[in-house]
Amino acid sequence: MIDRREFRKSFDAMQAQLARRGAGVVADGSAWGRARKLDVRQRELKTELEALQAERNRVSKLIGQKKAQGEDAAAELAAMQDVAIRTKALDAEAKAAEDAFATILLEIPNPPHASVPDGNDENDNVEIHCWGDPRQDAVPPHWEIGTALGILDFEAGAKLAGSRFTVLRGMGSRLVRGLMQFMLDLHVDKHGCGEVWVPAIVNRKTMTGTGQLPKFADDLYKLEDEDAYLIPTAEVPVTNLYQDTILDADTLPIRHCAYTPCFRREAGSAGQDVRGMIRQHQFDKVELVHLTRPAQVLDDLQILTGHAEAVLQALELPYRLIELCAGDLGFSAQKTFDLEVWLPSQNTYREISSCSSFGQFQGRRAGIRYRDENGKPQPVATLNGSGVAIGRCLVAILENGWQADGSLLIPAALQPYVGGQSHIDVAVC
RNA sequence: GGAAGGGUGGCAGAGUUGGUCGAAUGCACCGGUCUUGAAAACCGGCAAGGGGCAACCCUUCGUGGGUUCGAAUCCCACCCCUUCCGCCA
Repeated sequence: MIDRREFRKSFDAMQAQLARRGAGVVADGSAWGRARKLDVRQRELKTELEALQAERNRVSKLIGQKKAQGEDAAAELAAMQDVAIRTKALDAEAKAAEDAFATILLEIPNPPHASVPDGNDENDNVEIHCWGDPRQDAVPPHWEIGTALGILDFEAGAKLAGSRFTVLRGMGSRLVRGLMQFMLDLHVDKHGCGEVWVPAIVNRKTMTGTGQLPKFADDLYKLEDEDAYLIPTAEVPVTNLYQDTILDADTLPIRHCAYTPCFRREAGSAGQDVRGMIRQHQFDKVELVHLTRPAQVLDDLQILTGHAEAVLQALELPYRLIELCAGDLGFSAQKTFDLEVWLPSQNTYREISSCSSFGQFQGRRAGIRYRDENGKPQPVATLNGSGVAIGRCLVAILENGWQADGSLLIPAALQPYVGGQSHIDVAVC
């Protein structure tokens, strides 16, 4: 969430930054467009209420003193009865105004960082660099490769749960298990991340802390009998590990990695990537989460992105790194680099990791703070990125490791994690 | 799910005949004295959020209601934690 004080003091500057996401973001009817009026209203009522409360407190104290000394306080008592009634009414009004403002604040996206390139959508994203040699020969789509090898079973997934669910068999399952282990080991042993294992169900407050709620409820699976949700990414529980806490500055930066399953309703993506396992309702991911000092956040974004890149390099998967333009940025993000892995069947790069800085946006929402040099609590800066999405990584391994005879080469770095096997042969049956 | 106990500042922990309690005390932390330096000891400071140039004011003792001129303290509901019982991977 944006900073209230900055909102008032630097309204125009903030609006200019927000507008880079698209004109609609600061339009009259938008959250931003309505926020200013609500803020003024809320402060007016609060000022009025506080004056009344001050009067009430003053006289109440006096009544207490008089009574303690055995004096008569009937006059004060009578006068205060009316004040009490007015205070109660005003309090309700002020609270409603504050709630309205607070709610609207939660729906205003993070202003892009000044360094983010201009642009309207994904077509305006900027390529930073490429890595590896993308194979150019004809390769079948991963669902054909996987089905032929007998390791992907889309029919079983559909039977059990519906579309966008997949069953993995044999080496398919083992590859996923191996990938998870491989990625975690890399981040823990080589990158110094602290591994955590967290709940895949979280409450509303936690979902709000990182920005999924209130605005994106439609993307989430909600439990029917409880005010709880299935996580769409480990970012949610891992970042919120520190919600409502004040961290000692010398504990920063904090770097975590975590494996979790992820659940997304994929509302609004009907027709996209319906075949295969690019876009699933349930998928697995190893996530990287950093908490750091705000001044350091861009340096940490480089580090975090580097950790994600290391995964693809170790697996010898060609990819490119792009920076999202202002118009393509996610709601909570201030600056984002995407890693896109090469998928030869589509002759294109597809997102496999998204690494973002959130500035203090999430820290402010979730109440994650640290004490600065002056001992004053400040919201921490947060970052996260996939390191990396396991399902899509499996897709990339299938397509990039496919051999013309139908067999599959397993990346050398992964082989120790799948029982030393170097390839998967065509199913003979 | 049932029973009992409990949720207070960064942490620990007082405070339940309602009233100078935003809250004793200890630890941690910051500044100072002392010391060659450090430790110890001693002195001082130290909750968060909001409003105001400031003096100062308001809010917050799990959450939300209620009673009252006034609630950390009384009443109601809910949430969470601990222990015991039940159930269970």
